[in-house]
Amino acid sequence: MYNKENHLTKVRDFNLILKHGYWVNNQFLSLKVLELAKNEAYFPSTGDVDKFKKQLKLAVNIGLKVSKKAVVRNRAKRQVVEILRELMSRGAIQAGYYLFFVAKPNIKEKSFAEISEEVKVLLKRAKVLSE
RNA sequence: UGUUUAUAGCGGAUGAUUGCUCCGAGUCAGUUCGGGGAGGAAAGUCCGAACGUCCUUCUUUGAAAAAAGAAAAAAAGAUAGUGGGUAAUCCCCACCAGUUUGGCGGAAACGCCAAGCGAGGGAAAGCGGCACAGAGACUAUACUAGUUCCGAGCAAUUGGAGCAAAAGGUGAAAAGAGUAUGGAAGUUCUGAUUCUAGAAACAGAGCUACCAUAUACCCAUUAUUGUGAAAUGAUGUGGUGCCAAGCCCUGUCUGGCGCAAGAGCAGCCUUGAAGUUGAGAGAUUUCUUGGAAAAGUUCGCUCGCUAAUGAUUUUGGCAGUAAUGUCAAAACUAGAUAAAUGAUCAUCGUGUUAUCUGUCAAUUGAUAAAUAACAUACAGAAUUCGGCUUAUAGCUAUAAAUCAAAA
RNA sequence: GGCCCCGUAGUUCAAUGGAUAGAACGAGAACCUUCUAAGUUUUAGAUCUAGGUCCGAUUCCUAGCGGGGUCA
Repeated sequence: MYNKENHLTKVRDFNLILKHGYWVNNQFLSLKVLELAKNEAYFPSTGDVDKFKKQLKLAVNIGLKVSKKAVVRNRAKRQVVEILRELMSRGAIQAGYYLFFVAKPNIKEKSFAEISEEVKVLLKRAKVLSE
């Protein structure tokens, strides 16, 4: 897993991205992006605004529709998270974004290499990837 | 040797690169070092407990607030052969009644042996139900055939009131209920005889209410054996359909809610009827406004929480048929929170199939090595334990059944 | 994670333990029509699954499977 600082955990933040973010879709993954610099109007009243702008928070959602077995869901999630962690450790993802990945049911048949390609395509389309 | 079933156990290993989390130690914030890190079902949430909290009643202490301890009745729910185990249970162990299958004996009822099942109190407290069929399904009953009495009719025949459940037939079940021997009112059939010609008595055969004797079941009383459920006997002017996983009765058990329980910390917003307090206005009880407290709402963090000393784990001894108990020694064993315990790759192991080679038997089978392909299960802790249930590739052990091949 | 509720034709619902499990809408086929619609006739159910109680189970009991709700 990546660091705890980059977890998207609070209900407030989820509401923020779900209301004001936009979708990027592909075959077996979807991505919702919120560019923080363009949405200052909706920030919480307390806290430092500049510091808030430089955050990078991620979340991955594998719903019950993907599979009823916890083992299958956990494995898919670990694979996605591992790809993101590798990209972040190289500094390939720009700061200042909230990212929210949602899996579709056919992800369980895909290999690690296929998922890796899919994630990169999505990030490129969202213009978050800095390479 | 194989196959199937049941029970018990195991249920991948090593390395490389790169990560997450908890604990400890340093450093003084960049991180570094050391150690720990999923299961037999972690699952389903079907039961039971620990633990927490709330409520009712009572007792004690106390000025009070409160604290500590204990628990009844009603209702509702659960449970049900006996004995034992346990913290407790709808769990576990042993046994009993009953029952299924197979074998043996017997004319049959039934008895014996082996294996399996075994939610099994009360139907002589009451209510309710028993479709269809059938005369009748619990206040027994009369369709056919039979028979007695009173009638109608010339007669054939027919109306009413009884008797009779032994025959026919129905049904899952027919008035507790078989079997053997003997008798038997009655009834059916056959035979020949008699006469008033459709009846009588006679003979034989069949069925049978009922009676006697013997035997098996149930019930009541009673004797012996067993801790007990029960078993084996004796006695009797004894004989009551089935269903309580229908209501119900009887005995026993259970107060409710569940770690999202519960405790604490800090903040945002709203309300402000009545009461309290400050200020102001009016002027003696009205209005305006602020605060505290309270109520509601929303969003977080910490504790509970797991490094633990226990219904703990492992090994061994002893007691017990067993479940289990007890003694001794050693060990301390995950703790996350949109939720860690991983990701990628390589090599090996295990199983199946195929190919090739060697050996033994000589169609073909067994075995050993090599190569290739495929497979390598079910499944992821969330307060903690004890059970139950369900899922599970492959391997090992034990037991039983079974067929095939060889000797 | 805890606690509740519900499963009957394709869909929405019935059925007191007792025929062959019904109704409406829908679907298929045929008739009617020049064709379509409407109309008429007709066809098709593993009562979620598996055990048990009972002479007999959609109904009663037990276990599983699936679906839904709710609690800070």
